[in-house]
Order: sequence, then structure tokens, then C-alpha cells
Amino acid sequence: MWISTRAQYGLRALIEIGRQPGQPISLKEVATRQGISLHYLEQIVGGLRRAGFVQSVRGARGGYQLARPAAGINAYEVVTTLEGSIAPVQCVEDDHTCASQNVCGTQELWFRVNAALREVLGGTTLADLIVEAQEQQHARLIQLA
Amino acid sequence: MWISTRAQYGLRALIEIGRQPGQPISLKEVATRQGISLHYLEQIVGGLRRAGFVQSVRGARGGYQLARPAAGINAYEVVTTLEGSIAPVQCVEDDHTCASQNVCGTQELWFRVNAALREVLGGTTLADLIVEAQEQQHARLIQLA
DNA sequence: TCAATCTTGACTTATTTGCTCAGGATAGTC
DNA sequence: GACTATCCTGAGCAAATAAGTCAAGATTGA
Repeated sequence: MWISTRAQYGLRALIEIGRQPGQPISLKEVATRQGISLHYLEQIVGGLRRAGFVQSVRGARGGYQLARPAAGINAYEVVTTLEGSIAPVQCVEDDHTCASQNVCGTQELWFRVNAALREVLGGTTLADLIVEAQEQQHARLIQLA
Repeated sequence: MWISTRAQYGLRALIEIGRQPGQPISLKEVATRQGISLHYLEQIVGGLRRAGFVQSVRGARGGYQLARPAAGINAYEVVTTLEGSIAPVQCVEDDHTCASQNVCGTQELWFRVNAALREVLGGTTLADLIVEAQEQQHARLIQLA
């Protein structure tokens, strides 16, 4: 497992926040629904706020809401905001120049891995995830009945 | 960077070992060529031996050689041998059942990421890597000339 | 016999992760 | 204008992991 809980929880929080557009949801609510520690969530969502994904509404009945439409947020930017680079190896990291001058023989492989990752994560928007989450919950309710 | 140096060095060692089929190469040689600590390399290649990728030849003029043809070894098995699972999140790990019963909404995303990874790594054989490594070195020699 | 090489396992050191805790700032509501 | 819900910040900490290092031995060719 190499995606930290930080990024995983951040994505899940965004799904909850994006679910009811217009009205803010408190972190307490998000924490209960997703089973995440409140204090830890505060740290994570703080990062998402500073990066411009969500807005906070302070005071009683406050909470968080999306700062941009869900269809305009993709999983790649969310994950890298919370996690930093997710390149498989250092060679492939944005600003890095290879110490062994490309003679190791594996660099092209890691580039292909990196490209595949960006394609999958960059091609999934928060709007997609919200739909998937709702379908999953629906399917589960039917299963229980 | 989430592929450990262990797996990276292991792949690079296999490229060196697979380069001259038939004759064993010492780890000292591999360590010098690839710029890796000898003792660390011993640990790593030991793992590859136990997993059946390479054979050791003891004594003077000994070393390591491939135990299977290079075209029959793919990067996915090498990496997972040295690294354990490379699933992005625990949900997706082979024997794991999801604690939040699939209501988190992100599981499908991680499955897609995992599938993309397996495809790229599983589709690259050691024989491919050896060719790529030789092309790289050739290109570099021309560049220097 | 000697030296080159493989083999094993314990140990170390630094970093990261995943939290917890304490305390504050801000703003609606009664 | 007190009360309370909420956001916000930074320090601290235990456990795990990574990336080696070190020491000592086994095996075999020359």
C-alpha cells in the first residue's frame, strides 16, 4: 500500500463534501460517516482548503463546501496535493535528473508506469467518484433487503 | 517514490546478470557497474535466488546467472518478489476484505489503478529491459563521441 | 592451502506515517 | 453579549519501514 491514508481519506472527504452542493457539511459529520478520526481529518481538509478545492464556512451551522465544480476536480491533483509526487521512482520525479545518466536500463519502464498512473487518476473526476459512491451504496441497500 | 531501492536495484542486477547468458557474473562486478553497495546487493540477489530467478555458482570465478530465460521473467513478478504487494491501497490487496464494505466510493478507482500497474509491469520482460539498456548505452556512447 | 566468492543474520540509523492532544480563533444564535 | 458549534494550528509521539552496515561463516576452484 503506497497511497497514504492521508490521500485516501482526503478523497473520501471530498466525496462527502461534494455530495450535497450548496450547503456546507461539518467535518464531524464527515468523520462519522466515513469512520475517520476528526482531528486527523481537520489536518487533511485544511490542506485541501489551502489548495483551493474546498471553502470553509465558520461559526455555528458552518462546515465545508466545494470551491470548484466536482467535474473540474480530478483524482490526480487531489492525491498529489495531499501526498506530493506519486512517481514510482526518483528518476521520474518532475525536477529530477538521473544520477546514473540513464544507463541503468529501467528508466523507460518507470516512465511507462508513471504515464499509466497519470492517465487513470487524471481521467477520473470527483463527479465520477460521487456517482460511483452512490451506485455502490444503492447496490448495498438492495443486497441487504 | 514508492518503489523501494530494493526492487529497483534487483531489476538492475537482473539486467546485468542476464546480459551475458551462460557465464556467471560476480556481485562485485554488478555492484561496480551499477553503483550499488555490495553488501546490500547480496541481500537482494539472495532473495532473487530463493525465488528461483537466478542460480549461484560458488567458488572462484563463480557468480550468478539466470535460472530461467530472460523472456520468461516479467517485471511484475520481480518487483513483487522483492517488495511484496504493490497494490495502491489495502482494499485492493489480494486477500483483503474491505473494512468499510465498499461504501467509501473510491474502491473502483483503486482497482483501475492496480490493473493499469499490473498491465505495464506484467507486460515487460527482462529480455525487453536488456534490449532497452543496451540501446540506452549505445545512444549515450554516440552522444559522447 | 589459499583466496575468491557466496550466504546468513543481527544490528543501526534516519525518516515517514498515522495519528493524538491541547489550545485557540471565528462567527452564528438565543 | 454570553454560548456554542465549528474551523484552525502546531507540537508531540509510537510504530513501522527503508536503506543500509557489520561480522562471521560456508563452499569451491586453482
